[in-house]
Amino acid sequence: MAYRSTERVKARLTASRERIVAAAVGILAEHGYAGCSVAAVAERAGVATGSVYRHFPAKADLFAEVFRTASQREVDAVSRAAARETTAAAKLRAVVETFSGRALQSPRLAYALLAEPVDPAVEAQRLIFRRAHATLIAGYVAAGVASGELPPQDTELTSTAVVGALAEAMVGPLAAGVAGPDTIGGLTTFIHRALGVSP
Amino acid sequence: MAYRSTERVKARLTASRERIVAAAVGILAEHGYAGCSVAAVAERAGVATGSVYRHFPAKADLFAEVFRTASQREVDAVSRAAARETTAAAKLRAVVETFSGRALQSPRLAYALLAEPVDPAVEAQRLIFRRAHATLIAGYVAAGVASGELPPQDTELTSTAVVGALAEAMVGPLAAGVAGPDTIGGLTTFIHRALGVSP
DNA sequence: GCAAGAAATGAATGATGGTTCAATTCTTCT
DNA sequence: AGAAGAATTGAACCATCATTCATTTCTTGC
Repeated sequence: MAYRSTERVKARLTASRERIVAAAVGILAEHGYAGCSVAAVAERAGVATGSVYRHFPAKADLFAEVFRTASQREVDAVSRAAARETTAAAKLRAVVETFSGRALQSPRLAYALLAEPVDPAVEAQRLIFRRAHATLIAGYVAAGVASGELPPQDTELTSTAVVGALAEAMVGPLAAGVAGPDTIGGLTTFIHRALGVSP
Repeated sequence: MAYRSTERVKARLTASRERIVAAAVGILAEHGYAGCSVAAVAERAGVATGSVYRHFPAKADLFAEVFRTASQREVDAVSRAAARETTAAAKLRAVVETFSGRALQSPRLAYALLAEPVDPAVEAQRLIFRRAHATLIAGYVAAGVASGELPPQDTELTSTAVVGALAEAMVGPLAAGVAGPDTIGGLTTFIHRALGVSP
C-alpha cells in the first residue's frame, strides 16, 4: 500500500465539510433556501459541485445538517439568555426577547428557518427546530408549575402554542421588514398571560 | 363571423373551470400539495392537461384560487360559529373549537393549508389565509376590549399570535394523526388567558 | 522519483413536471 | 351542409437542478 490518508488530509476534509455547511448557512441567510442550489453552495465554499457529494450523500442530508446547526445556534442563544434568570416569568421574557430580537436581526435566516418552503426532507428538520424550542420552553413552564408560580397545564401543548405564537408574530414583520414599536413587549405580555403568570 | 360563443358554452367553460378547482382541492385534501401535479388535477377534472391553461395562466394562479377557495371555506365556518355567540370569551371558544375541530377532521387539507411546503407564489396565499383568520379574530378581540371584557392590547399582534398558536398546536397532531384527549380544551384556556379573559 | 491509491473536478446525465402548440373536435351562423 | 372560428387535446418541449462518473490532480510511502 502506498497511500493511507493522514491526519493533515483528514483535517482538510473536515475543514472542507465545514466550509460547505457554512457556505450553505450563508446563502440561506442572504438569499433563502431558494438560492441554495448545490452548485451555488459549492461555489461559495470554493469546491466543485461534485465534491459536495463526498461529504453528504444527498442535498437533503446537507441541509438537514445546515438546519440543525443554525437551529441549534438559535436554541442555544435562547437557552443562555433564559439561564440568567430565575423566575419562570423572567425566563419567559428572556425567551421572547431573545427569539424575537435575533429573528429581527437576521430576518432572511429566520424566515428560512421558520417558514420558507423547503423540500419535505428538510421540512422535517424545521419541525425539529420548532420542537427544540418548545421542549426548552416546556422545561421552564414545568418548573414554574412545580414551584406554584404558574397554574397547572399541559406543558407540552402550551409550549408548542407559545412557539407558534412567537413564529407567527415574527413572520409578518420579517416579510414587511419592520416590527411595530412594541411588538416584543406585546408578545411578552401575551405569553405571560397565556401561561398564567400572575400580574 | 360564423361563431360567437354562446351562453351554453360559457356555462360549460365556467363549469369546467370549477371542476378543475374542485379537483385540485380534492387532491390537496387527499394527497397534499405534493400530489397536485397539473396532469393529476386535469385527469381528475376530466380534462386534458393543456386545458388547464385555458383557465389559468400558470399553475401558481390555479393554486392561488384553490387556496383562496379552501381558506375562505374555513374562515367562513369559523366566522359562522363565532357569530352564534355573544361574549368575546364564547366567540373565542367557538373559534378554537371550530378551527381545531375542522383541522382534525380533514388533517391532510389542514396541513396543506397551514404548513406544507408549496411554491413561493402559493405561499403568499397561505399568508393571506392566516391573515384572514387573524383579522376575524382581531374583530372579536377589539369588541371585547371596547366592552371592557378584555384588557387593552394590540389586537393586530395578539390575534396574529393566536393564529400562530392554533396552527402550531395543530401541526403536531395532524402529522401524528391524533390529538391529545383535551387538546382543544387546553388550547381554549391558553387563548382565553393570553387575551385576558377574566377567569 | 514513482507507483498506488485517494480526493477533487465539472461537464454530462437524468428525472421531474410545468408549459406549449400543431392537430383535432366541437359550435355557431348562414 | 359548410365555412369560420373557438375549444380541446396530449404528446413533445424545455428549464431546472440534483446527481453521477470518467478524468485529472494531489498525497503518501518506498
